[in-house]
Amino acid sequence: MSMAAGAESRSDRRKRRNRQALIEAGYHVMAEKGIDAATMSEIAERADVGAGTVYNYFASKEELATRVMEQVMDRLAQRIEAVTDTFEDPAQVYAFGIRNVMKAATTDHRWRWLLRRSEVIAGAMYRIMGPYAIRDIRNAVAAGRYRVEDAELAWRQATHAIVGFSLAVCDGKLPAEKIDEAVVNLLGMVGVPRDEAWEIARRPCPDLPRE
Amino acid sequence: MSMAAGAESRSDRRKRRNRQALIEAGYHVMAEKGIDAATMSEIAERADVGAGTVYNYFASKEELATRVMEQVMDRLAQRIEAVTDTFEDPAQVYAFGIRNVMKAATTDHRWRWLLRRSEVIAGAMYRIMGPYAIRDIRNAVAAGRYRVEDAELAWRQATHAIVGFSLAVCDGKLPAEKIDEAVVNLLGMVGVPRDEAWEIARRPCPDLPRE
Amino acid sequence: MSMAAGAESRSDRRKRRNRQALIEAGYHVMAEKGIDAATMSEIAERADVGAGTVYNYFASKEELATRVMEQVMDRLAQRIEAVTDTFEDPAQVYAFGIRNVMKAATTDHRWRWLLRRSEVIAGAMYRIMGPYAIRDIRNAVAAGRYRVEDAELAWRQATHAIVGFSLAVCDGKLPAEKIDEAVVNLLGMVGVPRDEAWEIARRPCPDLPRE
Amino acid sequence: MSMAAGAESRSDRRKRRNRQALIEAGYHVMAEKGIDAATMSEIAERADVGAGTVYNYFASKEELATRVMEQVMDRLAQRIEAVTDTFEDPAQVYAFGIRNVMKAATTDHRWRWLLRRSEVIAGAMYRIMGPYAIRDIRNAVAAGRYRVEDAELAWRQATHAIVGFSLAVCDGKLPAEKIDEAVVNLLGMVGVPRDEAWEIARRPCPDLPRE
DNA sequence: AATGAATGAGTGTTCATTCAT
DNA sequence: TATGAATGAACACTCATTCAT
Repeated sequence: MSMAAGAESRSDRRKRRNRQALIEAGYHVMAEKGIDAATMSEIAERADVGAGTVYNYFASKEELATRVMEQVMDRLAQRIEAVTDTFEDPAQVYAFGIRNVMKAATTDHRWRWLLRRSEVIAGAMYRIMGPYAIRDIRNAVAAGRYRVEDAELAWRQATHAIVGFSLAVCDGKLPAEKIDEAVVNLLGMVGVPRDEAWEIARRPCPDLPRE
Repeated sequence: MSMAAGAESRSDRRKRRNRQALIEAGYHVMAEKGIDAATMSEIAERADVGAGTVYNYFASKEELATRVMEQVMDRLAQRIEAVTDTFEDPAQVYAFGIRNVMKAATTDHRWRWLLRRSEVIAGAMYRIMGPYAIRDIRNAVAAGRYRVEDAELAWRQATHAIVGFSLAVCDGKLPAEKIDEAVVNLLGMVGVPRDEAWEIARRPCPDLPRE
Repeated sequence: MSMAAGAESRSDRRKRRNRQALIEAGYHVMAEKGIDAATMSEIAERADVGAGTVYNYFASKEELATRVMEQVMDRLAQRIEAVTDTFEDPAQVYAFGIRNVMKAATTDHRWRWLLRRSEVIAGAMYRIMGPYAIRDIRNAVAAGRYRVEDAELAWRQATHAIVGFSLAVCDGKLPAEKIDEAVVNLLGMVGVPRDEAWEIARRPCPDLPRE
Repeated sequence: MSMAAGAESRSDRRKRRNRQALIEAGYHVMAEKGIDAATMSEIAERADVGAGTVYNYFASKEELATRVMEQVMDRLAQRIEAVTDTFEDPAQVYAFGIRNVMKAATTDHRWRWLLRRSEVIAGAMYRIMGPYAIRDIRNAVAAGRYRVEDAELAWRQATHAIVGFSLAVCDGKLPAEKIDEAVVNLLGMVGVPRDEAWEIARRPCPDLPRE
């Protein structure tokens, strides 16, 4: 059976569909009841595949959780990217990005449970949003607006700080309005002087496109 | 039977001893195999009490884990405090503190497992070291060396960033030498300009007293 | 300290009070959540005594449960006795008694949980109400209205049948109106012909005095 | 792979075997040490399946116990049915049935423990033997030998009375010879006059086939 | 007699993962 | 590759009971 290169056989299509359905189902269930309380069986059922089939696609529940987190991050990253090129000030791009992540995390109730696994979610954030975030930081550095030697280290620390902040807000330990100051603090991490950081943080910020 | 005020009856003594023994045992076992893998039975046995007795002191495994983390934080805080008053520059106190926490977390192998529960350990760090850290930040602000509005928010974000950094080092994703820059980034969060932060981070740093 | 015979010392009084308080507390808690779910500690607390004290009065939870059941039976028996002497027909006394037991069991929601332990409650009913019930049966036999050789055996079987009927009503498997027919069936057990039994069962029946 | 309608695949066979093996094992263990003392693990092991497998077939220990009781009832019912058609007098069929149940319950030591859960065993008896018993009662009514309006209610009460009687015999509170009178009492419940009931109860009664 | 801290036996149940079909 | 039945390890937690005080 010959097949043009790049063509996708029926089986390939089904595989892609299953994989995606599993991630969606995982997202749904995990966001609903938390990663630990989510059972692989319920996820499988929701994705309309047999219980054992999950393991043809993901080596373990942990891996599935990771992929779910990554998808969450990826979608959010795309939505942020979509409106990002409108900025003129390179210092604003990263600032806008982290603000929106915190906004999503503290606003969308589906994050509430996911945040409990801070290690996993911060990790996914680091990997998936990293390329964009680090690029943005470096651009701002190149433009003389940020000062930081190792953008990756800065981003690593930032992701955890972001998750920590979001967690505190979700737990009611911090008012959501502190988001401005949280942004300022994070800008401080990449060498933006306080005054300038406040000025940036206060600039109006376009809405993300609907999901 | 008269008893001087504040006197401690035998039963009170036993209770205090049991509680402390359980925390020690919990620390030992949890650090050795991780919080999840640690079993309450092993902890009870190590503390030399019956399995059910644990629950007279702690409502759940989770609570015990929290108390253990808090003790870890408390001890480290004390050791840091012990050498802290030698500094002349108020900006150095907090810097020294966070550096030492990261140093301990990335050096002492007993932290390796505890760090996996980043939420819990960051929480304990926030609560227990908070009073000192926030005081130090405020002093530095008062002395005109730091600039930050909400020291508590800054500390909240810092704890998570610290745990994230330590985790990355323990996982080999970041070289331990990055600790200087991590400190600099964290100082940026409290408004210390980059150059000054580097200067502070590079100052020699006294060793903590032995545990 | 001399004490007139029959006098009750303070300690005796307290003992009597404690015992009674424990039974009351046991009744309350067991009726509320069921015998199994009731804990000795909660009962002790409600009776305002220490946890260990319960065992100075009752050898085990099972015994306490038995005493509680017996008290329930005893109170009901007293209330029934209080109105029983108004009957002229000896055949009506027992009939009235069993009807009222079933009425109480299916009406008072506090019986719901107790009925689950059918063995225990039927046992208590047999022992405590037995003297009255058997006396009533024998009187009716002597008056030529009932025919049964072994009144105790009949009562033994009746108690279980009564509990079974009540259980079924509480579980919604039987309508409460079947109580008349249940009485008739039980009268058949002691040799009352069907027609006569129906006639007796339908006679108006005085209300029990308030508890 | 074609399969004749109604054919049973290997997997279906295994499922049926497992289910049955579990009920047998449950019967064995529960009868041996009582329902409460029986552990699911022991039952699973005896049935030669993994511990978790039990829960693929029964939702809980309680449900398994119920099924076990039902099987006990079912087998006994079959054995009774097997010899039941020899009777000429319709009034004798039910009488013979209840007598044999009590005989089995008080004779076969395996009932001893099961009887402790009177609610469960009476329930199973009601459900499983009900169809036969109620049919027999109705036949006798139709033949003018019994008089009772609601055969189901009568059977409900009878099952509990039967269990109560058996329990008392097993506990030595009642001599086994009382079985005749117990039958008479139960016949009274369905409107059989005392003399006639005694006559029926005393007729010789064929042995059940071996199990 | 009262207390209440200590005890520790005791187990049903879950569910991620495997594997025969 | 899909399936879903089978697996079995794994354990926190409860609470009736005891006993030193």
